[in-house]
Amino acid sequence: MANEKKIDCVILGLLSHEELTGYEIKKRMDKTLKYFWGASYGSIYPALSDLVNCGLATKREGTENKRNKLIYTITDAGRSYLKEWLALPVQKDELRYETLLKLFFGNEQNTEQALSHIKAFEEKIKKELPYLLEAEKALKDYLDEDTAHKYYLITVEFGVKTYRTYLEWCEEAKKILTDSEE
Amino acid sequence: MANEKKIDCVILGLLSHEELTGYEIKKRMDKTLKYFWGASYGSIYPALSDLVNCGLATKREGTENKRNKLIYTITDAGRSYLKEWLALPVQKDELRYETLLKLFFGNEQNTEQALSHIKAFEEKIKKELPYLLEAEKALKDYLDEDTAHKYYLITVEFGVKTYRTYLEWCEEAKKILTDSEE
DNA sequence: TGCATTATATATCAAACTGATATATAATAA
DNA sequence: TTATTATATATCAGTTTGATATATAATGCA
Repeated sequence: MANEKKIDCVILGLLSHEELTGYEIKKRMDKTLKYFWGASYGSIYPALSDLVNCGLATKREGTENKRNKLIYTITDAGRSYLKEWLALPVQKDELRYETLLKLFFGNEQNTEQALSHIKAFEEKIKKELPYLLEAEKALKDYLDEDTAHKYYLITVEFGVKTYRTYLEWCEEAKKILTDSEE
Repeated sequence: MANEKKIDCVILGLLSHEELTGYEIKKRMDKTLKYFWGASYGSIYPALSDLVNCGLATKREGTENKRNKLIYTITDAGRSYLKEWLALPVQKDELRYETLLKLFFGNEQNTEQALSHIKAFEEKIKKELPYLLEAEKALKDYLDEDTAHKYYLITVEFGVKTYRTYLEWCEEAKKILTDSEE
């Protein structure tokens, strides 16, 4: 396991808190991590097999019912591996916004089209922001319940602050386009 | 060319302004688009071949010197394809920040480590912000020279605004961690 | 009670992309 | 003269996405 695959580290990070199935890992990620780190089943399930093969996690079958439920648990080696990765410097922070890409080539389309891309972006942000604010409130209310909460709060604050800035930018961007229209 | 590959659209967007070699496309992207859309040679060169095969671009050899320089030009079909893509709604805007990922799992490391990830992020942003401010000034000064400039300005403004917010967030994040230290 | 839908759950795969590497020449700096 | 940097194309293993297939359990509703 010298390959330093990000998906392995994410999964180990989630397993460090509680044992989970692949399906639950995907759900946890879609709920909280998706704002800064996404993952698909196509990466999660093979990674879980790799983790077990390398001794960083163990697999056992769930017994509650007959369903094919496979529960994964982190091992001591897995915890060590996670800690080592956390200590390494960050390799890459990447933004991949198709909205900005289409706006960059705005001169090849008409102003209305560019404006509609900005508006769609604005609506998406306005729709997601309440969830971040809700999470922010919950974490602030129960900050002392768990030492992990302040770390979650830091990432949520990132989302709240950037999303508010995005909305300000939308206003400015629309203004730049409509002012030059006259 | 029904596959709707992003790299094809980016290249056509750049070629819509001027004819370029693969190397020049990579340089243009690293200079201006990298803040919201990256690309590697491993995607650029195969995409250029595909574009020629599909009649969306033409290829000719540069004659200035003996070097193996291949210059690509957009065709009318290429312009149509680009315009069609620009008219389609945005599929995905994605953030992938390893810094936030490591901070999210901050409870598994010590506070000093988490703080050092924030500081490294802060330094990287502080180093890049001047380039954005420079671009912002240049575009504002020559906004009327080219109708494309206002679109470039919009994307630069996004960078300037978000980067300033990032720096505010760094202060807040450090405060959350140090306040809980006492 | 029956039927449809949604949630749970695992698994695979083609297509896309990255990061690294290989190769070679031209221009510039020491 | 030599070393380094810039120009330029090309390929490939490894990683990830997005879609799809499959199957059962739970829930809603008529």
